[in-house]
Amino acid sequence: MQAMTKELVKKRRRAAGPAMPLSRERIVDAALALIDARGHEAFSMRKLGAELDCEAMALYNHFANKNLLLDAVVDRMLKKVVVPPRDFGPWIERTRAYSQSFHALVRIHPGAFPLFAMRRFHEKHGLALLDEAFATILDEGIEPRLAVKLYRTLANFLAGTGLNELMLLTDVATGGATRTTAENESHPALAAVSPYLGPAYFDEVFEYGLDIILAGFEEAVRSHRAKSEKKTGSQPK
Amino acid sequence: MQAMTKELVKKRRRAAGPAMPLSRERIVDAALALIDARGHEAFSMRKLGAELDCEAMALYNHFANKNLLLDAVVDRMLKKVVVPPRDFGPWIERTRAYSQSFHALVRIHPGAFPLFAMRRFHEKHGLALLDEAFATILDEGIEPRLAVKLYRTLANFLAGTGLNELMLLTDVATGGATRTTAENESHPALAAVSPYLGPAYFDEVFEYGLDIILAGFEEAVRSHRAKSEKKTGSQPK
DNA sequence: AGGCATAAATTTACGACGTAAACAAAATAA
DNA sequence: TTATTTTGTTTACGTCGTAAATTTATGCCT
Repeated sequence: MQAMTKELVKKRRRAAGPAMPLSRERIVDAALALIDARGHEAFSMRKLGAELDCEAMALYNHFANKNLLLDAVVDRMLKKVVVPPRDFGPWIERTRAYSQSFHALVRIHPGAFPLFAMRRFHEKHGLALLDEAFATILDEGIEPRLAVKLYRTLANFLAGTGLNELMLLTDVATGGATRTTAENESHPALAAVSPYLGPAYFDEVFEYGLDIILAGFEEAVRSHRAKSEKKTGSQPK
Repeated sequence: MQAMTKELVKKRRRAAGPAMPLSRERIVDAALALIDARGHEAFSMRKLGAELDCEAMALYNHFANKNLLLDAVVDRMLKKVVVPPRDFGPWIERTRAYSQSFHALVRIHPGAFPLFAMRRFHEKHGLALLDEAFATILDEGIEPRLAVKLYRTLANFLAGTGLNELMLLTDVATGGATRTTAENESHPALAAVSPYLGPAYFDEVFEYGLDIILAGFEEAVRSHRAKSEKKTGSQPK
């Protein structure tokens, strides 16, 4: 009887939740949910353990450390970004499509999106996305060196825009939107412009910026092709 | 004599450094230096205290908490960004100039630059910079709503580019540049392009992206003016 | 000069963090 | 079965931000 009691006590180690066995997938999903719910600053291995009904240290059987877990969370988000196939339409429209797909992450995962500023894309889906994005450009016959300039302009705009929207959102949440009269008087341009900084204009701002950059893409191929023709004497396709 | 000994012992509390009295300025300068030297992740109030030969808690007489101190560090960096006066040249060139001035921060303060992704510009120099940047656009007769779209496109590109350069740098530092053959085979586009991702091309990439966005600025005013003329029948200046 | 409010710095303490190390239990292979 | 590997827990260490209480220094008023 003593033995039995002890056994029950020990067995109580695991008692809740349907999918008991810990796995990388289950951990990453829970981490993403937790980060979205409470923000990446409040995230900790201990809290994630509590969410999964295990001790924090159990997570270290699946991820060597917290940063690698965060990398997996980043990659989990990137899995949702879709690069349309070639028959979707012109390359510019395919580029626009995956840009919008990426930008959608900031609305789906507002808490976790800032991880893009702290961790890199060096896991499966991140690398695949990068490869597809570059392929979309290279397939137009653009040289790698120019492709880098184009892609990074776009990618940096996308990352910056996501982060900025989240910052403006917390501005609104913390009452930063209601500016002091004194602030308005000393910063007239900022005051004139502030009505349009709110979330209501986020989509408009994003699409406008994307248009600017994609116009740059088109102009780039135009002059790039012009140069190639001059050299080879061939016709544009 | 006992009293004197005790006094000396107590007085030893402060003994080093030339500018002994703590001040917001001295604290912020030391914090910026420390963050640049060791990275913002390694930064702590205790280490900053050690650097300034005081206890961590002494800093709380000048900053209510760590985040407000980081805000001040951000503002300290922004103080260095210069917006040229109107007689510097055309508004596009003035915009280019402050963009380059901002981008220079990523080289001057590689450790502290990522703070721009975590803290906002709501202190003195940050607000002043925002105001001047918007004024540069508004002074061309552009409406506030369009000005927001233009400025945020530029600002988000600038923030994203800085962060991305730093990430690529740590990639190089941690040997991420030397890609596996397997990785190259499964990601051919990425492999083709990777020679141009290194720091040697940072300036070229940045200037190219800036050109794209400033071309968008010029195109925006062109069509904006065209609309205004149609409405008012007036001539362009 | 002496006393007194105010400001500046220290000390101590609390709860949370990431994670190393040692251990126990469970699943799997032999 | 027993041996091995995997998975989880426990305990512990050093670090973090910062609240509270305390001591020390500074400037002001007679």
